[in-house]
Amino acid sequence: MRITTKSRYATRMVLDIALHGQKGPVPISDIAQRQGISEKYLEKLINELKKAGLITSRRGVGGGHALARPASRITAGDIVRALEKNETLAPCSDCGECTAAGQCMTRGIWIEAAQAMMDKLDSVSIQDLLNDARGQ
Amino acid sequence: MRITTKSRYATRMVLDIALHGQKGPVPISDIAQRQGISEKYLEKLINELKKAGLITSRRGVGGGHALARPASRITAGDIVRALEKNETLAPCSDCGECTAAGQCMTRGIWIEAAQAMMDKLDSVSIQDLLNDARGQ
DNA sequence: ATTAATTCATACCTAAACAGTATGATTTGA
DNA sequence: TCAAATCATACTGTTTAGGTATGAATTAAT
Repeated sequence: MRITTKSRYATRMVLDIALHGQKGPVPISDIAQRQGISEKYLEKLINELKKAGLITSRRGVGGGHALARPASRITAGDIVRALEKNETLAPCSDCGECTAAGQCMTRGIWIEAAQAMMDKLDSVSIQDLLNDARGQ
Repeated sequence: MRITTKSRYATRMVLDIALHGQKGPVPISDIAQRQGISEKYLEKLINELKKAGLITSRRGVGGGHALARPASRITAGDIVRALEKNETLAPCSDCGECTAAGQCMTRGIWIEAAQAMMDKLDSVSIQDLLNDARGQ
């Protein structure tokens, strides 16, 4: 169960697209420059966001990336789920192998802890972050 | 921000000690056998629990490990804090270096997410796990 | 049609951390 | 003295995060 810079970079990227995408798709190079993150690395991350259906892209000159749905309908939780492997978020998937010696006696709390975290992340949309940003 | 097998192993270990420690300190070898985890690895983990003041030990024949305080006053959160590096639980420590380009615009949510997780873990004591175990 | 801007695809690299092992010194009760 | 145990230190293998490199495919503008 973990959240790494992948999720954090990706969230900043999505927020950047939300902020600068009014006049058309936003190229990776712009995001990389504004955010100070490697262009190639962002390409890799955005690929995961595309697979998860959060971002749409257009190739060629004038191309770039855009949100696949309104900022109010993309949550931080969506982004985390897209970037982090499931395994790392749920330590044990009820495999039935660990009935002995209390191995599963503690299992519930890790699932509950992960759930508490995801609930919090699902309660925050990109629109909320936009509002925060503009409110400052 | 992460929780690894270290925390999960350590929690099982503490629970094992709580369950089997009524008649004196519990040796690592017993725990390792019951839990099916490497003896030497558990030694390493318990060292962290000792440093955190959760466990006390006695050397020599008849020695072993015991809870440093009642099971009701040791939480899963205590164990996690003892085992995982702080850095991995709090992604950014308000260093003041990242004022530009929305780097900090998203910071709050990671701190809140980590807090939600730790709140949940702090709400569960070893005694609670013991009760669950005996209730089954 | 060519060019330049862009995404898309693949493969590779490095450092750090997890997870585990090995060896042996030290303490202590019987 | 012996054996059971913790304590200390160092080493190893594997995975992953984080990042780089190269180049192909697509597209708008000239």
